[in-house]
Amino acid sequence: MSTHTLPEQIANSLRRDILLGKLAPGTSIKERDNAAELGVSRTPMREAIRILAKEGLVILRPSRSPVVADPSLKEVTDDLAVMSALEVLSGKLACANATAEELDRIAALQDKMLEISGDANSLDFFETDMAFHRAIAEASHNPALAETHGAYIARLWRTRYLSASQRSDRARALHQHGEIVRGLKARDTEFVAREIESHVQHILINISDLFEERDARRAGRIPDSTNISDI
Amino acid sequence: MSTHTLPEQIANSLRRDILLGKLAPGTSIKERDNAAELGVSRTPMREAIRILAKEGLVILRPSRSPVVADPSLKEVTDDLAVMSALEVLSGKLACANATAEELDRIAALQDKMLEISGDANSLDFFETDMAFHRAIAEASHNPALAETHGAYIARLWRTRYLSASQRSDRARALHQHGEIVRGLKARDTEFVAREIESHVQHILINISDLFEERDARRAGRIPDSTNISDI
DNA sequence: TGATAAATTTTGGTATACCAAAAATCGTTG
DNA sequence: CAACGATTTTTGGTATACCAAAATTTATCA
Repeated sequence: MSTHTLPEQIANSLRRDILLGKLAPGTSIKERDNAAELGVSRTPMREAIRILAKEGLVILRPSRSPVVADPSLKEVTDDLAVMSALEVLSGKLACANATAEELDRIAALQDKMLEISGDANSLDFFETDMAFHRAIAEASHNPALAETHGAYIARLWRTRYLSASQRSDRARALHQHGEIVRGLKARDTEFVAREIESHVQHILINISDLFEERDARRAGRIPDSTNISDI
Repeated sequence: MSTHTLPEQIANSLRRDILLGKLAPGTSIKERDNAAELGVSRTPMREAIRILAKEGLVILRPSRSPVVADPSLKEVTDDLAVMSALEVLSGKLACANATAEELDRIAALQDKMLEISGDANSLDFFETDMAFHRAIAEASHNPALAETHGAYIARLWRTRYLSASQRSDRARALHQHGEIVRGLKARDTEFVAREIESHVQHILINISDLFEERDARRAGRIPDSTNISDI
């Protein structure tokens, strides 16, 4: 394997650890320790950390250990606002530029989500969800857009995963995906834009609930800035 | 001085060289040579190159020398589409969130552009232009948006600079800036969105003209993919 | 005992050495 | 002489050594 460079592989490994919670938000990432753990030197590890920093998953502080990002609700909301604009643009462009094969692939991902929507394993379901959104961005035939959109997907991955794991609004999400697919196939630009905007809107609502719930749970705890650190 | 880290300083130096054309598009950037030239080692130089790569100013190729980016018209058009969406969002959010001081600052930048619009030095004018657009993104009070928007500003800097240096459409640009300022002060979301979209639209038109002109000039030359390399 | 300062350790930043893969050069051969 | 191939050189990738700034610990003093 390894069609990728070493720093990318390391970044992938770290990313998985972060997104699955093995590296909790706020944890400091020591170059030496993590490098030794993977049997590499500090140089590629440093580069990997920069890759994750660019994605917003870790925060770089000059002359201090990088830490796993722990976004506040405000930051997540800000990210989602950008993400919404990027995905609406993706949807519009996809209406104009997507090939039949690309639309089929998007529809297939939606079908797969419907299939496994009853399963317990929320990771499979969620990864298909992310692939669905990514496929729309790629169907825009605008590589810069797809890349920037992908960065926001990565940045929001963990929070959205935690939110999706609550399974609270899965039915609505599936329905909205269906509408988006329908609109894409009809090449109805405005309809797709509206549906995507609404979809992201509901993602934000669910995430807000997650934060509120967590805030409520730690009632008497330190009322610091409201991050998702201690679940 | 040096409130910044060494790699950032190096990146700034390289960025200036690229944007001002001292490092022509297509030029390969040797780590050793450029590092020695600035009296630093390869390590911070490598990091600086990655910073510029993230901005899209240089292209990284595994196991090969990085090269100064030489975007095609298609790529610039794609970038501008993203940029437009980001700036429209910035404008909308600025209408809701900008403080009076921020609006004053935006207006002041516009005034400065009007003042120096007759001067020969197009660099001053252009940098004020970029500051104007940046200020709107910052007035959105969405740091993620401002950062991503800033990355696209950097990416498009050189092409827009070359285009603006033609001074073809300076009057229209100034007028549109005025309209944007007016809309922001009136907090008229839809009006601002329309004006920004139209403004970016015209930026694209001017850039297209630049490419066409360059294509025409090298009539019998190799009809490779149409990049801005040899002016 | 609590606070503060000195000493020690940890850790990121930088320089450098070494390696392997490209690229360029040069020689050979049909 | 052109084309191919071996050899040398260049250059990015990785490991490691060294340094300085933080962070931590420990010792000292009020």
